[in-house]
Amino acid sequence: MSEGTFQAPVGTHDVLGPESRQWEGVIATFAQWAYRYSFSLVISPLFEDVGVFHRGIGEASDVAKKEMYVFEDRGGRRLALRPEGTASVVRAFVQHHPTTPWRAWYVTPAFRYERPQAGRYRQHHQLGVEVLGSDDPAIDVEVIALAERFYRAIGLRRFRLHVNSMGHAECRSAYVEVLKSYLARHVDELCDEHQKVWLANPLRVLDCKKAACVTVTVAGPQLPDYLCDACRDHFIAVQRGLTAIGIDFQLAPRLVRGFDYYTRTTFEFASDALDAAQNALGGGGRYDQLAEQLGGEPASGIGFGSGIERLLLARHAEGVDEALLKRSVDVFVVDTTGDDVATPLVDELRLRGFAVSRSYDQRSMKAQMKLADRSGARLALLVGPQERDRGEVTIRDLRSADFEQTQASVARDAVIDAVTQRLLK
RNA sequence: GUGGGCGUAGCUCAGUUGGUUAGAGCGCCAGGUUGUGGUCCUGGAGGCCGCGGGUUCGACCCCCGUCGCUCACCCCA
Repeated sequence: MSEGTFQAPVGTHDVLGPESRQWEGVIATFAQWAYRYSFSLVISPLFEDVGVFHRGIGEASDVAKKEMYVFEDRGGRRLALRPEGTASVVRAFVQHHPTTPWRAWYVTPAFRYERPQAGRYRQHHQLGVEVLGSDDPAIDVEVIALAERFYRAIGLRRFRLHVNSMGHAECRSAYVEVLKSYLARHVDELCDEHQKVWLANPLRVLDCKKAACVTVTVAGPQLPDYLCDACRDHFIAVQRGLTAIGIDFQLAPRLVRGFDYYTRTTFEFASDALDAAQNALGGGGRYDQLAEQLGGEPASGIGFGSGIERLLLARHAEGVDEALLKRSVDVFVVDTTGDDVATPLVDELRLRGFAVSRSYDQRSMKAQMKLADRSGARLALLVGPQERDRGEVTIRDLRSADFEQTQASVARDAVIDAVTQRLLK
């Protein structure tokens, strides 16, 4: 780029109209579904003490180790931009002690320092929910259901739900021991990378997509077989609940998610319309230790998060009709009087609830009509010297071919009624 | 962090073996209509060919560097 101009930093992007219309649609739809499920909006800071994320998502995770935006402020505080939504929300829960079960939804940017790629950014945007203070499996079912209903509401169809249970700390560590000794016997069959690092985090091997690792882990011990009675009952209850409300799912015994805080239920929605590298629409799970890790009283929690850019990619890949989301107004006011009669007319229409656009800079009638057409307006209101002198406004239906029949003049005082009538037809 | 591809008008892209005034389509503006859009016709505006250096009589084109975009690995949203 030439000197003296700026552009958005690497891995970030501006979203302008008309594309931003889709963002409005996705976020509004999510807000509506969150409302139906009785969630309330939580807004928390974009940056936190770095410890919130270190303790929250686990020191060992890639995100905490090398992807966080960490900085020191003028007061010497060590802060980090949020790399994901959950840890901040749980920190807010611990700080304010709201009555439980606490149900919160959010929409937020998230920051990760990594090389950008298709559907992957340094600043991306997530929306999601969290429920804290109850381990009732009915809540697991609701959180998963909300995600599923929401995806359908924005037009997605080609996705699958994978569900697993990681157990609580004790049954999981028992399983990890079994897994370790199993892997120890099959080290040389793993992929190159995991031959070296399997011991540090054996669960990650389950997540490996390489054929070698898949072959080994499929044949090995499966996490759900090692659950304690309580965790198994919980997992069965979640499955029953999903079935009861008609949500299809597949058991995925090797599904382990990236952050260390997950316990018991974990789930992921995978798009069949996207390449495997970025097919995760969203996911989440239960985190029954996280509140404690952040210094609060023990409180179980569960949530899910979804990347907005990912959802839009998937929607595009599925060919969801984006034309429906094209921005358009109800009325376009054309004023050729030179006296600016448009300003009060437009104001009056807007006060009555219509979406209204107009032109500026004294353009010709022809130019103004072109703008009216492109605005997508249903009606054009024309005021020229003639209408002004007679105290009238000409109403024209821009969507009808034969304007001779539909174009008519009405008294200025009767404009609102006439517009209302035409738009209701 | 590692590797591949690509940077020419607001957008999508052409640009001959290196040759003098850099093109198209779309979009934008104006006119064809003395007050009427969507089609059509005509005209116009808009480019330090990402940036810096080098080779050459001459560089959008070749070489080096740099920045940016993009794709893949890793990991994830």
